[in-house]
Amino acid sequence: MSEVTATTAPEDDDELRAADGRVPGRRGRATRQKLLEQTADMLQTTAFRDLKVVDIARGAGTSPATFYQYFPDVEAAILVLAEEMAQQGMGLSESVRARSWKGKAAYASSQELVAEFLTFWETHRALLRVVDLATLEGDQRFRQARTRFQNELTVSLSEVIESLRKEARQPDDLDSMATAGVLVSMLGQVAAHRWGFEFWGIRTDDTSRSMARIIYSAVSGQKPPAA
Amino acid sequence: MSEVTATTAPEDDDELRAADGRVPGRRGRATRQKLLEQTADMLQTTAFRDLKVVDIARGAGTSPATFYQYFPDVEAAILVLAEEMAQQGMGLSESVRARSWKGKAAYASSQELVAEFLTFWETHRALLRVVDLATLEGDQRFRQARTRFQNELTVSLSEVIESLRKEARQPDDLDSMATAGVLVSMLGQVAAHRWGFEFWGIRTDDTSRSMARIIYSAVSGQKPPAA
DNA sequence: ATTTCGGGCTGATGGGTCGTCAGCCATCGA
DNA sequence: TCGATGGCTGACGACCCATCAGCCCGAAAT
Repeated sequence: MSEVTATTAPEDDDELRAADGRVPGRRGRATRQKLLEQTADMLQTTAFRDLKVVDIARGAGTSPATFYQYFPDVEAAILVLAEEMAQQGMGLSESVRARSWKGKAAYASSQELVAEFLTFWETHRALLRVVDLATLEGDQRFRQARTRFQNELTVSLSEVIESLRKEARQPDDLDSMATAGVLVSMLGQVAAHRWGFEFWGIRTDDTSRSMARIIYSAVSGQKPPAA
Repeated sequence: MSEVTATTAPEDDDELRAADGRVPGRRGRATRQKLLEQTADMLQTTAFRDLKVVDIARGAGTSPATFYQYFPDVEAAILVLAEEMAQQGMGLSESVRARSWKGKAAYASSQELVAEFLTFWETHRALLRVVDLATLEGDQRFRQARTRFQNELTVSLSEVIESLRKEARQPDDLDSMATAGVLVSMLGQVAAHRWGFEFWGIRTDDTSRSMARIIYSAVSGQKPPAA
């Protein structure tokens, strides 16, 4: 009858919880981790929509019911992986802030930004594809994660644009966030469809160079280098 | 709209066929059309993944089994709609070719291209979202339709770039298809996430202007107008 | 060492969707 | 009027999802 005792008071509500409200112990957290890893592995080879809970659970050496104890659905598990990745993605923004965008150095910085972005995308391509997908499908959880990551980069780029506003002689009413957002969108879309480009005989090198020139122009307001 | 006397043998193999190999008559084609319209209607209000065959069939005043007589699956029906839309999309390429890209006129042309593209996207947003989605999911049929449409625009833009190569003083080895592809990607991605931008307080006007300037710079090689 | 107890796990199951097929209905030419 | 062929559908088997009652197990308590 007496359900509430002093020992069961949920004082820490940000604590990790299982589906039934229990606080997982060591063993449980290990299982949860194994499920996450298995999900990440399968994502490398299996299309998002073909990911079956039963397969993930089986691959992790457990049963579907166990999966549901730690995640409400497959997307929730992927979301955890996405948040981890987004954390790493912050490094791109820091990189943008650390570089020099004065004078000629800006072109090199543009090139490096493109290269870093494409590398990051390639490293996490499976996850990023799912994030884009779920966002397009209207999933708010993923939209938020995606936005948080992209916005970080957008803000740092817009700060660069803002700091060069005078040198670039841009109109006072030009919105630096808009420009930065457009550039980040460009990077994201091209990275996502990189192989589509190559299918049409367009080399990644050429694509990268085009983007670097575009970024350089948009940021510095200067004509890109002739060679 | 050419009427072939329907009594003859199936000599034309590109003729429309039902699932069982029959050649649909008047009544059948009307039903097929009704199913297509119903699909288009539902797409306006229902997420792609939530489109049930039974709902489409019911809405068209028929049964699921009938739907399968004319389309192997929901995606096939949407694909038909997408091809129709892609046909309309060719107008964008023609528009690009028709405009003047010499001197100052190029900036106005850039602005108009952006406006036209965004308008087109808004008009067909439900369909285009599904096309993007299915392509991301790896559906080859949709990838092809998407590519055909985008590539048309890319080629026309690359021709413009090519024709201005000397005036723009661009490096000889700069790939105009790569640049054009990047620009089209940018347009597509921004159009798709337009409302995401607005959520962050970025006005569509500002976004459009940023894109117009970027396109102008990339095409003409000139600094965009100060005002 | 034994008991106890709660976290951890799963087999079995009900609900739901999908695509198909055998067979009924409608239309039209003869 | 009467086939004959195109058009349509009810019913069905196969499959996947998510859940829950109940068993297992290890560690703390005695």
